[in-house]
Amino acid sequence: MVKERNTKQKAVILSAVQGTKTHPTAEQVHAMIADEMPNLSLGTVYRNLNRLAEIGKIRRISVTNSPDRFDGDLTPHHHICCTQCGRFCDFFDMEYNENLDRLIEAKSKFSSVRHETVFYGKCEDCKKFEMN
Amino acid sequence: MVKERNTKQKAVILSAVQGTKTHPTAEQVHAMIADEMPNLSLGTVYRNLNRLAEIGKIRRISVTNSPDRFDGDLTPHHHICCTQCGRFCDFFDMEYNENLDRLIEAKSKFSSVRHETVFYGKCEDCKKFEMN
DNA sequence: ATCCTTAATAAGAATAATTTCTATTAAGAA
DNA sequence: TTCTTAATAGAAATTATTCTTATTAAGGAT
Repeated sequence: MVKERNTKQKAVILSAVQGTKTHPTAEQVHAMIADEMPNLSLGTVYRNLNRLAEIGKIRRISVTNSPDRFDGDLTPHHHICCTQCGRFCDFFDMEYNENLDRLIEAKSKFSSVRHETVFYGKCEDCKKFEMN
Repeated sequence: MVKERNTKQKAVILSAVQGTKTHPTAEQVHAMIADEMPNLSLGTVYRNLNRLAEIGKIRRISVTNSPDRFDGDLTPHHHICCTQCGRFCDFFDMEYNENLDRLIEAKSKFSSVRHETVFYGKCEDCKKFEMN
């Protein structure tokens, strides 16, 4: 019994996400693949990104004032987003605290807990242009 | 010179958000006020929620697979969301770590840093119904 | 108290983000 | 090679949010 098929589309989408550090949106993933697979549909990109995120092969990151972003880097790290320009970066200089997840599981009635932390602030460039 | 006007709409929207612990979406805030102010427009709800969040009178929370939610409770606390049913709860039993923001500021070139952590897991009810 | 300026509104159109629908294609088991 | 059906392309539909425009009303000035 077949459960999940290995389509070319899925493979290409996965490697596109894994091959960049730009945290692309679905739209951007679609654009990245346009040359290689010109009639890949955006719906297929969304469907596969959703599935890949569900099975944990990529991460999905929900950000205020931005479409969801996807990250092929599964090593524990954080993200920081500029509230002015939307610039979105990795932040590796701090650990992902898995203990928090265990703590939540112990204190709440939720299981399989993980967390997503997004830092928001003003980036260097935007600071320069600020007035008042 | 007038900078910001105190409209009835703004007051009602603010107190609606402050008066609930349900973390309503804009749509839900609009519905909550429907009786009191039947021709309050959804656009006005969005505009005011955005403004109130900007000036820090309420919090905006971006969640995967959900429209943005708003929280009138400014005391430091976290949120946890069920990945199956979307149930969204407060989690108070752990501090908001402001040191993280200061650490990010020190290690990155971002300023005015804050962060939003959302925990995702499977809630008690959804656990019961899980198969396989 | 009335006038005046313009910020904020209602209503709806427009846009953006994402999902759903349907006929067709192609994985991969038999 | 055949067969079943998961996955696709393409487009329509839906959801979330912002924008547009004529109108209203907040609140400072007269």
